[in-house]
Parts: sequence; C-alpha cells; structure tokens
Amino acid sequence: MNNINNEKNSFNIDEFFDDYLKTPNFFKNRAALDSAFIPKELPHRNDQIKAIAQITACALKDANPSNIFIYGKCGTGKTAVVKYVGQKINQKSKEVFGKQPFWIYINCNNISTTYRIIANIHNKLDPKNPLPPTGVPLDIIINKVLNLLDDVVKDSICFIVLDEIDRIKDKSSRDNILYILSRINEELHSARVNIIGISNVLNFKDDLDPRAASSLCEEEILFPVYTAPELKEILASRSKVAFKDGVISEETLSLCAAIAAGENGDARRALSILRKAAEIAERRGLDKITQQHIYLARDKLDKDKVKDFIRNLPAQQKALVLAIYLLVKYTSSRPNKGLIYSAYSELIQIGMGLKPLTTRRISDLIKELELSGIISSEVKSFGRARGRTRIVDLEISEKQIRDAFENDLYWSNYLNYKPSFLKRANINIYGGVKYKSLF
DNA sequence: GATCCACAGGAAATTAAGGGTC
DNA sequence: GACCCTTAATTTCCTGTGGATC
Repeated sequence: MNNINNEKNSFNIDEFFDDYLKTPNFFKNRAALDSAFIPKELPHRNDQIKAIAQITACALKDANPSNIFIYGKCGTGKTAVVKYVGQKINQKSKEVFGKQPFWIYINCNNISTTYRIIANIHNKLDPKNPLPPTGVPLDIIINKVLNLLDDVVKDSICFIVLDEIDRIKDKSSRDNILYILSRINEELHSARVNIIGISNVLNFKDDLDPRAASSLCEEEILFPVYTAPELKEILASRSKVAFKDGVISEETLSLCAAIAAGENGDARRALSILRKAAEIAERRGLDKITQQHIYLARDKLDKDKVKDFIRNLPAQQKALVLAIYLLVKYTSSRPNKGLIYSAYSELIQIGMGLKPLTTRRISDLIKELELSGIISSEVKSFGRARGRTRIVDLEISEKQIRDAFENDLYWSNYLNYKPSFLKRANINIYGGVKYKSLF
C-alpha cells in the first residue's frame, strides 16, 4: 500500500515537462534580463558614454588615449557602458581600417593578485599556452606579456579593463599592478596599452600610492546612482526586449523600480527582481507579471541569498555565526567581541574538535560578516573598567539563521546549545554592572 | 589630567599547498 | 629532488584608541 502511495506521490518528470510546455511563454529574449546583457540603448548614461567615447576616440587615429578611472556604486552601469563603447569602437575601427583594438576584460573580484592579473593578460593574448596558476616568477611572465603584446597587438592598441579594481587583495598588490601596467608602454615597441579601472568604492583613489593614482586617474568619470524614474525607464527598455507585449504593466514596473531605488538605486538588483518575478509567474502558468510577484521575488531573493551565504561558509565562520546567534538568543542583548570569541571557541572545540582561530583573525571574520550584511557592528568604549570593544548585532532574523543551519551535519545539533560561561554569575554582555573578560 | 581596560587594526612573518625549472 | 616561485590563510607583533574611573 505504501509503495502504491509513494508511486502516486512521486514526481513525474515527463508529465512536468509536458505541462511546462503548455504554459504560456511570455519571453521573447530571456537573456535581456541578465546583468551581463549589453542592450542597444543605455538610458540615462549619455554623459558617461560621451565622456568615454571622447577619451578613447583617439585610438581610431592611432594615438594612445589617457587611462580612465571609472567609479560609482554597484549597478550604476559602469561595466555595461565600457563594454558598449568598446563594441562601438571595434565596429568603427573594423569598418574604416579593417582591424580592431584588443580588449582584455578582467574582473578583479575573481582575479585579484598581481601575478594572476598579469597571467590572465598573457592567457588572453596566447590562449593556446596558458600559464599555471602559480610557480612562475613575476618578472618572467611580465617579459612574456611584453613580447606577446608586440607580437599579437602589433601596431594597434590593447585596452585592459580592470573591473572591480577595489577588490585586488591588498594595497601593495594594487599599487604594484597599476605601477607595472602604467609603465608597460615604455617597454613596448609597436603595441600600446590603455588601462580602464572600474571601482565600486568611491574613495578608492585615496588609498592608492600617489604614482599609481596619477597614472590610473588621468581621466575620471563618476557614475551616479539611478533614481526611481530612471530605473523604471531602464526596466521598461529591457522589458521590451525580454517580454512579449502586455506581459507587464506600467504599475508593476514602477513598483520594481521603486523597490530597487529605495534600497540603493542598483539597476542590477531591479533586473534580478524582475527576472525572479517573471520566473514565479511562469512557474504558476500565468500570462502576466503582477505586483504580488514583484514582492514575492524580492523576499525570495533576500531569503535565498542569506541561506546560501551561511550554508556555504567554511566551518570556522559557521561556528562564529552560530556563536553570535546563541548569544543573542540567550541574552537578548548585543554581544561584544570578547564574549563572541568565548562562545565561538567553545563551539569549535566541542563541535568539531578544532583549534580556535586567534582573536585577531576573528576580528577580520566579524568584519567580513558585516560586509555581507549578516551582522552590523560598532566599536564602543566602556571606560577604564570595561575597555573598548566591538558590539555586534544580528541583521537577519533568528529564524533565518535556524533555517540556514537546519540541515547542517555538525551545527544543527547546537542550535539550542547554551555556552557554559553564560551559566556563570557576573557575566554581563554590555552595559551591565560587572564585565569580565573571558579570554 | 593621568590611567587603564579591552580591544582595533596595520604590517610583517609564517605556514601550507600547488606548481615550475634545472 | 632541490630549489624557487606564487597564493591564501593565519599568526605574531605592535601601536593606537575612547572614555569611564582614579
């Protein structure tokens, strides 16, 4: 009997696909909602397109353009505009001269050390002979790249776009790579190199070595955040390409734009919400995207993001998140770093039998959690008796944390664990009469 | 005003792992 | 196989700091 029931309840993939094919298809071009899609029009970026075009145009006359530093918050169209102008320059150059400039696009979020950036340039110029991820002295690969540029790029220009340049690991690597690239033209015989740096951090330039800053920032272009009406126009323009007529109303687009504008004016976020809303409507077999789908999409994106983030953390960081959760749960207060470290140490030793990381490292991990939006924190001083410490607050609900740890092999058993020191007297989280350091 | 706590956080060093060269 | 190179993660060392308390 059970077998029959199981059989009835089991998922029939063939039926599912048949049913799916019967649902209305309201997409014309699904890829148009992807953040990597480069549309034919980029609304509200005329000034920036004009500025980059004016600077890079001299490449068409065999001159070397100034290096460009582009900055602005996430989702303000920086990468899209650079790629758009790149496409146009290539078209024009091919039309007139029958050849086109080289474009090497590197995302420093993934490729974030001096060696890796130079090796990546090498591999784009000579994909048949890729360099290994480590092991070759830097000066050797720089010489290889110089030879390749003169051989492959020859009498043309090579634009090297360093996207998310602020994500290069440390200050010395940032200064080093910019110094090497800015001097590269002095070593080249026929080819020329132009650098376009893109940063999400507005004051990135302030952290650079003055020599690196002056060579990178010969021209600077700011990308302001989009307003709600601007976001709406962007969404409308993409919707025309992505959807068939009548799939989405003006009001629904306005809501989606208003949500993204209210958060941080991020066009990428607005497109993600729209894409997710479209997927929800599609799975329900509907032929229209409604405002309810936009709200559902926003909530689902937020929940999934947090859950995936915590689930994919390494064991040490999971123990840290759990330590903060347990302290908040059992004290209803904002724990300080000292207590967090004590709870974390106890968990990592009891739960996994591992040696705890040092307090210095935990300070960095707390900051990383803060950057991801899981927690917020502030440094507060409590005077001579209780010193200066970082106070931490959870930015997500306790339920979201429980959900994320639910199926965790190790940590699901510790969701109700009370750190032993909380059972002792005279331990106050902060602002209490007595404070006692625990490590 | 000086003192002191409990760190914060920068910089350099260390360790382990992966890879190349001779 | 010895040696050299790189990366990433972490540790060690150090100076600086806010503000209640002395």
